[in-house]
Amino acid sequence: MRSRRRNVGGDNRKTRQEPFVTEQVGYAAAAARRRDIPEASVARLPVYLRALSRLPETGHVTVSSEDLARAAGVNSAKVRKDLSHLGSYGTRGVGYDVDDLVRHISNTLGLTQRWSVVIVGVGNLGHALAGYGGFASRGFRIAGLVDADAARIGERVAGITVQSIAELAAVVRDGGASIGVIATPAGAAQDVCDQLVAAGVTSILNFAPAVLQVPDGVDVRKVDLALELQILSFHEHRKSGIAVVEAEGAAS
Amino acid sequence: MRSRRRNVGGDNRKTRQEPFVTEQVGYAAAAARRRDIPEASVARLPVYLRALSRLPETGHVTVSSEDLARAAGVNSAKVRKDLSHLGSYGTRGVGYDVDDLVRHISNTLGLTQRWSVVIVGVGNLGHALAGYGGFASRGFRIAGLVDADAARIGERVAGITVQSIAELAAVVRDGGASIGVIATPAGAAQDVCDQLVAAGVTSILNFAPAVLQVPDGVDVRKVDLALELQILSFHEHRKSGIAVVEAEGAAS
DNA sequence: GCTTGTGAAACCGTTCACAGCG
DNA sequence: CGCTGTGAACGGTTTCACAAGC
Repeated sequence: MRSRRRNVGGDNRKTRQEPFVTEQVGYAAAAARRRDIPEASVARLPVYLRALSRLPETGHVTVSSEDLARAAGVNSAKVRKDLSHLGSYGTRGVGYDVDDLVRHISNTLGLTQRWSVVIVGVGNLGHALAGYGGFASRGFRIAGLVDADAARIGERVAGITVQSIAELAAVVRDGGASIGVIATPAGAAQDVCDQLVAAGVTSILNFAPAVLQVPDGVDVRKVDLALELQILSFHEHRKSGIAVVEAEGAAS
Repeated sequence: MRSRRRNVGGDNRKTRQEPFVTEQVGYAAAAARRRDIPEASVARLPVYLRALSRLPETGHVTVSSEDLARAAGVNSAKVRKDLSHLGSYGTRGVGYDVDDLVRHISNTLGLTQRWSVVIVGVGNLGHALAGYGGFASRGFRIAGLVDADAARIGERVAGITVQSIAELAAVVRDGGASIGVIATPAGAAQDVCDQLVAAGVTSILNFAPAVLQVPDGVDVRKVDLALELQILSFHEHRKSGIAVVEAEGAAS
C-alpha cells in the first residue's frame, strides 16, 4: 500500500454512471468521479449546503444557480462550475432539486458518515470548540478531550471528561478518531501533531500559530486568528493610505 | 517600474481612483507602492513575521529566503517574490536583515499603529477571543465587548465589562474601533454586521456561519469551524475512497 | 562563491458567453 | 423560453531559471 497520493491527474475518465448512485457498490465509481474536484470548489460546497438547508423552509423544491449563488455570496457561473464537478444533477430550464443537491453534496463531502474528532488542549479555545454546536449538528462526534495540564484532567467540559495527553493514542484508537484539533499553545503544536499522526490521525485542524510538518497523506488546515487580524490591519492601513493619497490629489 | 492594473484582489471595495503612479517621497509614495501587493502575498506576510520573530533568539542577524521559507512552510521563490513587493530590501549573496525585514513587513501590514477591535457576542467563542493572548501581543486593543443578552451585561471578561449591544455605536466611537469581530449566532450576524458598518467599522472578522452583505469599502474575512471540518471530511472520505479503489484494483 | 530579484512559463481558478436541452 | 453545462478567454499565483550584484 503506497501512501503517497496527492494531486492525481485526471487520467482515467470512468464511465458516466447512472444518476441514482447513493451508497451502493457504486462506491468505487463514486470515489473515482470525486477524485479531481478542485480544492476551491470543495471549500465552497459546505457553503452551498448551508444555504440549501434554509431553502425547504421557504417552500422551494428546486433552486437555480442564480438563487443559490445569491444565498452563498458567489456568482452563478461559479455555482454551476462547482456543481458540475459532482456530475450533472441539474435540469435545464428548471434548476437543481434541493433535496437531490443536498444529498449529492453531503455524499461528496463524506458527511454521510460520522467522523470522530479528538481535541487537544482545553484552554479558552478548546472549551469554546468543545461547546460549539456546529460540531455535533454537522455530524462530527467528539471522541475525546485531552490536555497536558495535570490540573485539568478529570474536569468535565461539554459533558466530556478531560483526559491526559498520555492517553491520546488510546483515545484516538477507542474513539475511532481520524481528525485531530490542535488548540494548544504554539510551542506544543508540533509535538502534539506528531503524536496525533503517530496515533493514526490523518487530518488536522490547527488553531495554534505554528507551521506544522506532517508526512504525506496527512491533511492540515489552519485557523489563525492573529493572521486574520493582521490581514484586516493591512486593508485598514491601505484604506487610510488611499485616503491620504486622495486628499493630496485633491489639494494639488 | 512596471505599472500594474489597479485590480486589488479583495472581494468588496470600490475606491475608483486612477492608477496615478507617484514616485514621490513619503507617505503617499509608500501608500502607492503598497497599493498592489497581491492578496496571496499579504496573507503570507504575517507568517513570515512570526517566523522572523523567533530568529534573533538564535543569534541570526540575517536570513536567507531559503531559511525563511523553511520556517514559514513555503518555498524560497515565493518568499522572494513576496518580499520583492515591499521593495528591494535584501542583499544579494547575504540575505535579508532580520530587524529590517520585521520593520518593513510591520509597516506594510500597518502594525505600527494600534488598531482597536470591538467584539460582538460573548458566548463561548467570544470569551475565548477576549482571552486570546494573540490579540494584545500583536498590537490589537479590545475597545469593547458587547452582547445582546441582558443577563451578560455587566459581566467582566478578560478585565473588560460587557456592554449592551445598544451601546455598540458609542463603544466604536469612544474606542476608535475600526475592526469588528462577530461571534454571535448565525441568525444575528447580518444585523450585527449592519450595525457595525453603521457605526463606522470598515473591517469585519466573522465567526458566525453566515454570508454577510456589506457595502463597498468594507472588508470581511470569515472563519468558519464547521466549514473547515467539512473540508477535512472530504479529504478523509477521498482517502478512504482511494483505499477502496486500490484494494479493488489489487483484487481484480 | 552565494543569494536576491525578476522575466517567462506553467498552473489554477474565475468569468464569459453560448450551445444544448428540458 | 429559461437554465444548465462547458469550452474558451482571462487574470491571478506559483514555479522555474537565470542575470544581477554583493
